[in-house]
Amino acid sequence: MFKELNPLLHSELRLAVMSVLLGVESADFVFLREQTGATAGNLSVQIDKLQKAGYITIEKGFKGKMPRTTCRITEDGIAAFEEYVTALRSYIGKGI
Amino acid sequence: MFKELNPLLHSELRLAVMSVLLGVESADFVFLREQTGATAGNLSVQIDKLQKAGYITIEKGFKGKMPRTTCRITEDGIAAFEEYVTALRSYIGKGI
DNA sequence: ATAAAGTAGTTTATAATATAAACCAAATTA
DNA sequence: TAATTTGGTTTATATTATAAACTACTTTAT
Repeated sequence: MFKELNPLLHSELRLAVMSVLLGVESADFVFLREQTGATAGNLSVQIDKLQKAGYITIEKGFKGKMPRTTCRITEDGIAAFEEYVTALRSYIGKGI
Repeated sequence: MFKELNPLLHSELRLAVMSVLLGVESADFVFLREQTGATAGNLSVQIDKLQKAGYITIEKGFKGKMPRTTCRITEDGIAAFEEYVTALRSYIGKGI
């Protein structure tokens, strides 16, 4: 009847992060924070979870002297997102 | 950018309950439990929250001698569900 | 040179949530 | 009449989400 909703993606902020990353080649921490409106602390925690799940990669480097954290969605992440969307359809019909 | 997801509906079980109720005139506790696959305890808690939010009504009576709990979605509930679906679109965009 | 303020995050504490386990009351069955 | 089933509720626990506090550094102002 209802497909299970991947709990890792069924989170407002993590879903927003994935949504942003789907549309770009990569996005840094500050950009994600701006796009999602999240606090830095919350974002830090959530991208860590996404990385541990293998849904995104996190690369740490520097832009000049300042630290820079760059995130990218992975193939697994794209697949998981698509599956999540499919599962959602079992709850909300094709109306969406 | 991203619309807020009503936290009352952004819950797998509550969303499933609302989804079932959208398609029927009314549904009793046992039917909801069967359709959603939830445990009775969890369902009891979640329909209570939906009722307190005004999204469903809960009517208690008897079917013969056995207790029977009947749920119905309200106008507010329908509106909230539709708004939730609209908000979801800001995350999953064209994909769904 | 040094203090103050800003940037880019992480860690941690707390509140909220979801969930199952334990329970209750009555009905049914053996 | 004892055990089981039905239809739930209450409560305890684990998980989650979130903000607040903190770290480490850079930039700017004095």
